[in-house]
Amino acid sequence: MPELPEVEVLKRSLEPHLVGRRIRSVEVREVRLREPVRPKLLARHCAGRRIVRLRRRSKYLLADLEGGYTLVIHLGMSGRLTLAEPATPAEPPELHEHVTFLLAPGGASRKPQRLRFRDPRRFGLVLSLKTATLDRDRHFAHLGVEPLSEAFSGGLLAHRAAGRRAPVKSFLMDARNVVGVGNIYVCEALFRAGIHPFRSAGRIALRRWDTLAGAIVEVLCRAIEQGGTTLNDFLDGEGNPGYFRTALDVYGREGEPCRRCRRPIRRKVLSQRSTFYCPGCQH
DNA sequence: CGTAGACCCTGCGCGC
DNA sequence: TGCGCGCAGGGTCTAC
Repeated sequence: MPELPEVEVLKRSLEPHLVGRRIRSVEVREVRLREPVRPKLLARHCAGRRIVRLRRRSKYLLADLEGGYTLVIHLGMSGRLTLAEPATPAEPPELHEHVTFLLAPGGASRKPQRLRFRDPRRFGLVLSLKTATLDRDRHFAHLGVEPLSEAFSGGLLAHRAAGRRAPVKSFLMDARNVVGVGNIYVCEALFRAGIHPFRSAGRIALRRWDTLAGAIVEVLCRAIEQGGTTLNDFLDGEGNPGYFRTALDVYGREGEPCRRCRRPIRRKVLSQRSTFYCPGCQH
């Protein structure tokens, strides 16, 4: 479900509600996520602690807590993190609501609330780590550059891609090279840059890397402005969908005419992922 | 080291 | 209506 724009939108939507607010307790009713949830550890790090700030790294949402710990949440493919009004005692949790954070009154709300983590496919992740050493943790240590940071550039990508024979699409989706770019936005950025997704990463000229880096930044920023892309079930923390779907040029448009040249958009499978592109505009 | 492929899991929409 | 199939925005692990 979520790529960088969706996680960024989620973060911004939750910020006014969560920053400064205290977590009362944590309920875990399913530990079998991408990695086993550790309920006792999570409770020890979270319970009674205030959320100091929210951050995003790659597709991870981070909540720094008092006491030097950071709550780490990844939505995988089907995860959703939403605020809910106080639960009445009789109200059951949602189906697949694996973790619930009970929040004390505060932030934008005078009432206690629940922050609900729901994830049918269980590819997501909920854990807590020491804030000071987060970057050295195995989840983060290998991660590449943030595409919306100053450090990101075509030159950086070109340097890393030198000599690589893998398709440029695979190269861009490898988080060791650049983070946050998933299957939707990689297709969109490659279309905007006029680059064929199957072209070897090592066989792209520097000028085209500059164009591509610009296209990545552009498409991510536009998507954030539109609240992300809702295909089936993406919602932000307040339950709002995103509206970037109508702006997609190639993703999910197999057989439909290219907006630029009118030739039908093609779909091919690359490492088990659908890859959409225009055979006329991308080379 | 880089690369290709299998795998993890549930739900949905489609054609029959 | 029911069933089987392919598909889905994530990441990790293995074999070569």
